[in-house]
Amino acid sequence: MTDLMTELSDDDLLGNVEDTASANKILEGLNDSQEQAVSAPLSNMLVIAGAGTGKTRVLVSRIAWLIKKEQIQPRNILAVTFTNKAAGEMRDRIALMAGEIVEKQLWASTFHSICLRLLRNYARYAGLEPNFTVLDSDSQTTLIKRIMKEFEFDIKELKPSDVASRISKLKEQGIRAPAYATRGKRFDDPDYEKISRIYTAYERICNQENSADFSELLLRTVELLEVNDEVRNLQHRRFKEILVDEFQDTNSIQYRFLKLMTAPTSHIMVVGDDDQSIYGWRGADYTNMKKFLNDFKDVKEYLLALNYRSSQKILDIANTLIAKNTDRLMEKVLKANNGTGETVKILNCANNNYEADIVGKTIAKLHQEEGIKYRDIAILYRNNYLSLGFEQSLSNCRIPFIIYGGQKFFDRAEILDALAYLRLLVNEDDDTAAMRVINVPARKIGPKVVADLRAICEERSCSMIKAIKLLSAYVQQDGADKTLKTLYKKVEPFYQLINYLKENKAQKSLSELVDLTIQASGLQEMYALKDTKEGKSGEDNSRVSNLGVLVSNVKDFEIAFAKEKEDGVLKDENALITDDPLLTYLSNITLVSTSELDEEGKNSSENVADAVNMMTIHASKGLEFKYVFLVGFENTILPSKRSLEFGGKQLTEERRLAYVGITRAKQDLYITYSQNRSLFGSTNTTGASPFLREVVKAYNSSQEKPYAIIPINYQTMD
DNA sequence: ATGTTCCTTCTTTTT
DNA sequence: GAAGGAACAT
Repeated sequence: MTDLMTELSDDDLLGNVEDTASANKILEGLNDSQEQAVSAPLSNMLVIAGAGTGKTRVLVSRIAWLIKKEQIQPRNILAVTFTNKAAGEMRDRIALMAGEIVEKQLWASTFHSICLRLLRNYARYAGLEPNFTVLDSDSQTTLIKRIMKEFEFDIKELKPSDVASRISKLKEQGIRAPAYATRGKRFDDPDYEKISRIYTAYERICNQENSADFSELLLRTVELLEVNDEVRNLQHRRFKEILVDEFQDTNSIQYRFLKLMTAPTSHIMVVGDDDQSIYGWRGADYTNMKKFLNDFKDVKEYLLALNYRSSQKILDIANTLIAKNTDRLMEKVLKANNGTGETVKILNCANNNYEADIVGKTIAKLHQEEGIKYRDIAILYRNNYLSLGFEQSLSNCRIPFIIYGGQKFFDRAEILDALAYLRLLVNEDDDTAAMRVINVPARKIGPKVVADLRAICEERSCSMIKAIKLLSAYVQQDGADKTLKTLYKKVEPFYQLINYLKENKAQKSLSELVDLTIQASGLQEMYALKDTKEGKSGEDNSRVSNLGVLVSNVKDFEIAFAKEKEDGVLKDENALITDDPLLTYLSNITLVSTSELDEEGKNSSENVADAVNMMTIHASKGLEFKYVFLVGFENTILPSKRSLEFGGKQLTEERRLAYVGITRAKQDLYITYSQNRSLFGSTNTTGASPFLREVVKAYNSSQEKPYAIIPINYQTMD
């Protein structure tokens, strides 16, 4: 492990000297409670920060403070976030405040990419080969489907995607297949037997294929840190100050990870807001905030409640709404620093067509008459599919817009096909990838041939590519079995394609290789044919142009990768020990949310186009906009149908989600709902969200209401 | 083995 | 209103 030691040893690139002047500058413009948190003496800290109270600012300023005032080396700091968006924003702001050198030296990224980085470093200690591939959720489900078919389980009765999320949940609780097999009965689950068998097989196959899914990255890192004192101590020696953003969203395995990473002599500062916990469905547990107080030594508490974002009327509604939640850790009433502001407009629309229409027209008016920039406007919704009507309406009004999330670029079939080929080039044991593309485009390899090939895999306990390799050697011998000879003939073209690409991998640049893969595999041709058949002409969103976008995305990455290698400092996301750009690229894109790409394949942060922002409320967390249209604020949508059925915890999370949506608005908030909504062909009566009724009821007898209800093509209001 | 057509199913939220 | 699956024909 000596090479690891040198990699992690101290280097004094920065020779820091305490700089009182610039340390004081950090505190400029902070209010008292912010300043207290930023300039607090070294200690474990819990910062409870309401929406819009300058949470990120405090976090970033604290990092700058640690470096300037406490003389902590940037490389001894670890900043953890939940989403890539948050990580990116934090890095940008650190670079701005403390300089690019600092930004490059400290680790600021998501739980998943930190764990990926550690695992690449210590792969062998964690039972992985260093070139392991990260399984995206699509591949995960496909693999589970494959297992279920082998067991002859009914995939209608028990859906593979359900099983996938169940297994992920188990991993997030730290429960491995053997543990589940023995303890599972207690979970009182009718599908227990099946899940247990699938889980066991799934674990075995992932190990064979040298791949890890998302939750595996966390679990395996935690297990490694628990078992391996040396690796853990290395982390302890390195990370003196750990900072965690959006702490309310941590799940149990992430919490364990933080505990393991924090040395007794190190400090950890967590920042969060229990009222903004909206990932409970994914195992997030905001009571970790309470637990934190007990589990860590001498935790100092700080509270930020002065809101810099929204006007008071918006906050009044937000406060009134969230006050209805009974399971809050702490009652916070946000106070505005920005004055009373405009009345919140609640638009009661007859149906979703009127709703989409009025939103489009209102935005057009704001832009034309008041000169509001499109980019200062956001449309937020509960579910991705709600965006459709607004897309049409905005197009009709000739309003430019960007949709974040939605149909994900890297989830498209054509992209996944191309990536499967590429995965095989770095990890030939990745049978999930092989299964996907062995007959794509069609190579006359049907279920029969695949079954025969897999039989060999079973017998030799090896991967498909390796099995073909064995075959190719075998059939050269005299008197080779005839059926095996014909089997080889069938798979030979595929095998030679992979070999051909592998040969080129060493010689060609990454983007050339990707281009070659798309061409030589025949994917390009196949999708071109499909496009023309479906009448999709060249430009607009055709599959072929998506493949082109992939190549240009790879080109961008290639340039960045080369530059960072030259700089000698690898930036966080790319910071893998490997020299293989393809492996690095593949790992990155599975972890980096695809919504960060627009249709040109560029990072949207570079996109300066003036356009209305459209996204889910979940995606909007941490962001703010001058004008917010919170649409589809309806019964069975927000709160969702499901949460209404389950009630309790699910309902309070929906209320928090509504709260997050409302508190995104700085200046003007429009809440819209429809009485009737047509969806998937049929029309349903929805009407105002019960959350809205709560708020209206609370102001029933009040003279001055912070809102006005405006009927849109509808006579009565209820 | 492949391509067609018809059918069902499914619609949270994300790493 | 799309995407995946089953059933069928070639």
